[in-house]
Amino acid sequence: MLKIHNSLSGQKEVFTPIEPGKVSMYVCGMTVYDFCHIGHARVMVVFDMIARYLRNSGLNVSYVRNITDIDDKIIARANENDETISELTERFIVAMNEDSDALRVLSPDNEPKATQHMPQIIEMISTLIDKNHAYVGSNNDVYFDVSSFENYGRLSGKNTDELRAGERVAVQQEKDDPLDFVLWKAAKPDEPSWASPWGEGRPGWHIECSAMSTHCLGNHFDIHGGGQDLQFPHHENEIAQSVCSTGEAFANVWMHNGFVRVDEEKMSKSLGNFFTVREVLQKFQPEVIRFFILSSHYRSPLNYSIDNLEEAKSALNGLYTALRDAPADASGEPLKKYVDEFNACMDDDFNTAKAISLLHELARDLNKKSDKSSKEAAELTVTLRYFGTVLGLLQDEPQKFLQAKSDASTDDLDEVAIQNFIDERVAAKTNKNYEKADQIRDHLASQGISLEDTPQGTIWRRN
RNA sequence: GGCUGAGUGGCAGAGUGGUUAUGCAGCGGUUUGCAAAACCGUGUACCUCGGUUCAAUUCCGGGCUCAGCCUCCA
Repeated sequence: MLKIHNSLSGQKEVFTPIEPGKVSMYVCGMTVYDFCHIGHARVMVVFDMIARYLRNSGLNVSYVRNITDIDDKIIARANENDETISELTERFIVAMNEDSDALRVLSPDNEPKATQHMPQIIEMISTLIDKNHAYVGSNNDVYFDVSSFENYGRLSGKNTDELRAGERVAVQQEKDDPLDFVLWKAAKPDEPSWASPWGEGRPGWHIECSAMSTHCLGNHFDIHGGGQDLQFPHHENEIAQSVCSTGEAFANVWMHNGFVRVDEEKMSKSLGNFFTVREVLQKFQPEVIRFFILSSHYRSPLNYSIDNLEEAKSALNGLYTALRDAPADASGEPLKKYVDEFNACMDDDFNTAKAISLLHELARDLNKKSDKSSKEAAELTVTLRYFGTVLGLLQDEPQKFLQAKSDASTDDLDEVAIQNFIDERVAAKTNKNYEKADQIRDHLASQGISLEDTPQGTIWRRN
């Protein structure tokens, strides 16, 4: 029985799909004006893991992750670069897809773009005006009337009086109430714009997600997710817009993943303490990043550091080493005992940290089997690989993973050169010339190559 | 100031009202020409002060500390 922590209630709840056997999930994706950083990677990996597990549980999943391709930052950056917004956004969509592919994130079923949903956005705003939930300001911006929605603040646990009291920014004169937020921004000269009943302009940030989620998944759907920082105001505003325009319930379950931190501080653009995915890929294999992300619970803070990534790498190496020494052609059904335990972990609000501890237990059990061709060894192997598939891990050929070179690795030895050294060393060993054998091993070690002498011969890996 | 969430062994990170997380590192051993890998053994962790209880790291209350949201942010 799957339980999910719902931000609306602050508790784990038994998950019951609106339509039995189906799950509709919308996740707030990227604003494409720069490279993805590790914080973005976390959203992509976490919700990818969730979609994979839901599918694995036999549910028919509709997973939508939007792309914000029009907003203030995009306009500003395009101006800086002296390019059009579509040139800019297309470039970074390509980059985003490269990063997500590297991280073994499967494509969502639908990746709607704001600029391609103007009719739906305009229609929703019109409905909100018709229903007296929105008004046109003196500057021709359209604003949502927060006081018209009774449940405003329910998701974020805020009440409107306190929000007004805590108001920290200069109040815009055009708004009736400081809490009101913009649905449609009138175009300034030389800004990209779309025609609307309120003149040329562009959508506010929140409305696009309301319009696209209901357009893609229907007014009422199962799960809405995103980073914790979107809970307020973005998701609060989405609820207000959607519920007021459709008159129906919006998302049943709200999921928010925790932040990635650097030195106990949130990783963010404005603090400048972010590391891009491609930057980290210079030093670590993509799967190490994915493993690192999944090795803590999705709602916990995740501390980014080289040490922690190194540790993730060591742990992952152990798993791959077990698979390397296991029969490559192992087949059969995963062991029920482990599958039940694994599912129990995942059913408990997607506890991947605990699930991964099972992978280690499996690896140990597998390593203990002296006869790797036994039925038991095959079953353990199949089970370990199966869990890897569900989590999007352990998909590489083990030897390939263990010998893979990261872009920035310093050694310039190719496989042939390494094999030559190994052959030379084997010959020295045969002649009991251990001094020379050790010399060769030390030389390789200084290049980051480790050797293992096994009954089947000498094998190597990169550190 | 308001509202969230968190404080676990050297580090990372789960979890639990009384019994082993797991990983990394360390130490001892088996194995090895020596290593490596693997396996075995090894750690009296649960911020603090009260309360509830036969029993609390786990529940309740106060305190301290940290992070986040309240402004664009995954």
